[in-house]
Amino acid sequence: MVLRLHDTSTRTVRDFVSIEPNKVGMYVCGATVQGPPHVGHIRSGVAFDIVRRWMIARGYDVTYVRNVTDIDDKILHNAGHEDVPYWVVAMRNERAFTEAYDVLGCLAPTYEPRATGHIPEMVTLMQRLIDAGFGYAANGDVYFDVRAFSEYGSLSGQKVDDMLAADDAEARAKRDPRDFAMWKAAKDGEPFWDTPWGPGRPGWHIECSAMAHKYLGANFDIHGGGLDLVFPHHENEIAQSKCAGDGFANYWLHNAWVTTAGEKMSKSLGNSLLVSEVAQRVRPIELRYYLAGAHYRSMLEFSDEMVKDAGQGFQRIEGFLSRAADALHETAFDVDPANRPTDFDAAMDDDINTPQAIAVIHGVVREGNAALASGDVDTAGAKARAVVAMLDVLGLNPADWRSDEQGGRLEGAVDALAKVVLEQRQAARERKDYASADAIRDQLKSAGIEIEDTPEGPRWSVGDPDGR
RNA sequence: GGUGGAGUGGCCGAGAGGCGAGGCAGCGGCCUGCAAAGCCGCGUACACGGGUUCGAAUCCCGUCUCCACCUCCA
Repeated sequence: MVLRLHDTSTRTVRDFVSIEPNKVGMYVCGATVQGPPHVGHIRSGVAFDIVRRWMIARGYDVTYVRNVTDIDDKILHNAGHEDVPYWVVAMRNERAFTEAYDVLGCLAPTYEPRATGHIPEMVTLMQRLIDAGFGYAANGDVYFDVRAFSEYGSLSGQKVDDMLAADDAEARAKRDPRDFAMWKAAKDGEPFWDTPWGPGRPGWHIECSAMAHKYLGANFDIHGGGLDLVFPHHENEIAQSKCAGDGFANYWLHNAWVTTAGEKMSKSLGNSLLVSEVAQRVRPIELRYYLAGAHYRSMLEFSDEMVKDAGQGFQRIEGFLSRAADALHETAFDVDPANRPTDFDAAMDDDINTPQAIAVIHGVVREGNAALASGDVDTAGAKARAVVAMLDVLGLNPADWRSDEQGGRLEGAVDALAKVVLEQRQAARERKDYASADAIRDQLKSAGIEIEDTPEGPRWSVGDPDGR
């Protein structure tokens, strides 16, 4: 089986061949930290986290670079608005992003470079481009000469002549309105770094070219990001890097966006969709499950309700694992890749088809539940191990999301309490006092503890308290 | 104006010329003191109009609708 990935530059699904055997270099455009992350941002984080995990599962040693753009127009604007230095805004939002990635179970990047930490690399790159005739300085700005690069537009399928001319009045010094700024001259009061062309700050695109080169070399395997970055950002990265002589990325992966009411989620939609807010209303693991439930290149409609509905499906998986663990007197199942069904691997190899992969999981869960129902504990255990191996690839292994130490102790205390109450209920049931037994069950339910009677006795789990 | 994507059963969402993904919700059955959970069964869906084909949700032509990028955007 070969891993196949959709490559935006060819608009086809291609066999993946790494530059070096068993090694993958991957650069993903991370956050421009001008505000806190919403669900759309985190979808990208989760999507590429899953790509990365699958690469690892396939035996690759993955170097995963995700940048932080910590200076840009909006950061400056927001900082000015608050009357604080730009880095106050940048750092605050960077932390919010880190928190969001963490809450959603994304592995930490191998390297997470910030734009402002790589000014010398950018200056070197721009100098090379100017020397090679692809860039020019004008009034302290440094522009890329789009006409000098014949392949410009190849990633996005745009032709320079067909593009809408930029109507910004600042285009005064450009040779062509479509030329883009690699470096911007400092305006009054703005932070700046000294360069051969005067004091200024990075444009948006140069940082990624410079940092990808630094951490992954001139030619690397995968470049990822949101679909909305294809043009101009990635197009411009290609122009800069290729004209500087780099091979740059071999595969371009782009995730589609999250929509609300059919429209692209964006910063103007208010706060209700911030990851920090949503995580208060839905379980993060269920949000991740929901995000994995759609293919990464499909648009995904988002609402709390939809996540909660999907959460029911995830609870079905969790319920099976929990019951299987009880039946086998184990607390959790170890992850062993050897237990992954080939169907699952095939789905993941097919351009990371997570919805199909999840369908495989549900199929195995059903078999496991059937085994459990018929008392075939060995089969149930085998199915549970398969499920855990698959969930691990998706970053959805419940064992990894266990509550912290305090939560664990709390659970122990609740367990002891629940046992006492359930003993009373059992006693009531034995004397056929069902009214009392049901009252106990109802009370626990309204406290958020759900009771199931099984052949092995009652078991409890934490559900949603009342009014759901 | 240019470029690209999408319209699938009550909902979400895969698939992509013939064997009805999966989940949620719903209905029936088994199980249960009753439930819950689980298992079994139940859905003949692919925007519209033509066409190609033995056969189309999947291919072709046309139409409609929606979304996005070309300016900051995951």
